[in-house]
Amino acid sequence: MRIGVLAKAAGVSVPTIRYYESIGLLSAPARQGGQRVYGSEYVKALSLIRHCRDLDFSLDEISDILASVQRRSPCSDTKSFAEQHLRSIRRKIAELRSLEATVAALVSGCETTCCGSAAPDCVILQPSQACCR
Amino acid sequence: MRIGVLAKAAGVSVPTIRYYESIGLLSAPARQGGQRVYGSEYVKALSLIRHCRDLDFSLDEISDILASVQRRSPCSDTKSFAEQHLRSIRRKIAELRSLEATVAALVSGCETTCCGSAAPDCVILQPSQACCR
DNA sequence: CTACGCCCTCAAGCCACTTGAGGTTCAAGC
DNA sequence: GCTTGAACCTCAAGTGGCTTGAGGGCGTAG
Repeated sequence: MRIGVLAKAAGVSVPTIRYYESIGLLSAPARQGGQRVYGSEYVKALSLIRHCRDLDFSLDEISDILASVQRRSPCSDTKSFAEQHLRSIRRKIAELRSLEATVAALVSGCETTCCGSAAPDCVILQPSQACCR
Repeated sequence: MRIGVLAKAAGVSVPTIRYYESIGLLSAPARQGGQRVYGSEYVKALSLIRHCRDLDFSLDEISDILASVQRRSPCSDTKSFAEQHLRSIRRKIAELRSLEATVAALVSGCETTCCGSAAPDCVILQPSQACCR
């Protein structure tokens, strides 16, 4: 099949497939008249990549996952990739929740104390608040 | 003051200051012998930028915020920037929470059904699950 | 006058693509 | 056989918010 057909079958864009090939994530297929021709195994491989991207794994992580799939590593390896990923998702959620609390506090601080002052004096923009990255 | 002093005073790196100048976020200061010389007003401006970055505003948003500060717009404008930002933070949290639930479900699915099979057959990697961006 | 620290510019790298320019191949219809 | 149009090709640049590095200039203290 040609690249456009593969793209639809796996649910990714054509340039993305070429990009994955260029970085070595997807192997280079055969060519006919300069055009890429894919076998059905590519649908599987690319669908797996897309599935992992849907789960927000990075391409580096996906590269490791693909290697473990090809090695037919035990499933526990896959699980540990997922667990590590889950921890990083939870870390991000915690960071965002803390940010949410900070911003929400500033907004309500503005409502109660600013009383329509000018922007330069708004409590939201005062750097004195404790916010360290 | 020179760029290194400003950087310490405002808590940002020297290249970051030059970067902000290059994209027009910070105005170009006077020069002496080719070197940038800053007045104390730059500490204020840069600290404000840093404060907004700490709150995870984008540089585009910060540019709008700085404009409203210079215009001495009413504080309600600032608040509406913050509220919009808060909504986008909450949207991201919701996305991450849904992702967290998906990945957590896959991990426990693996624990209960995979029983140590090989990676290609692990439930975590099966694209059949409903996961659409 | 030398050594050192700070400053300068410009370019490239990060991530995961997308977009665009400019050209080639393929399949269908006449 | 010829034309048209879609799909394909490569290569380069853009996105965001910086960081890192190369290769050099300036200022001052000893």
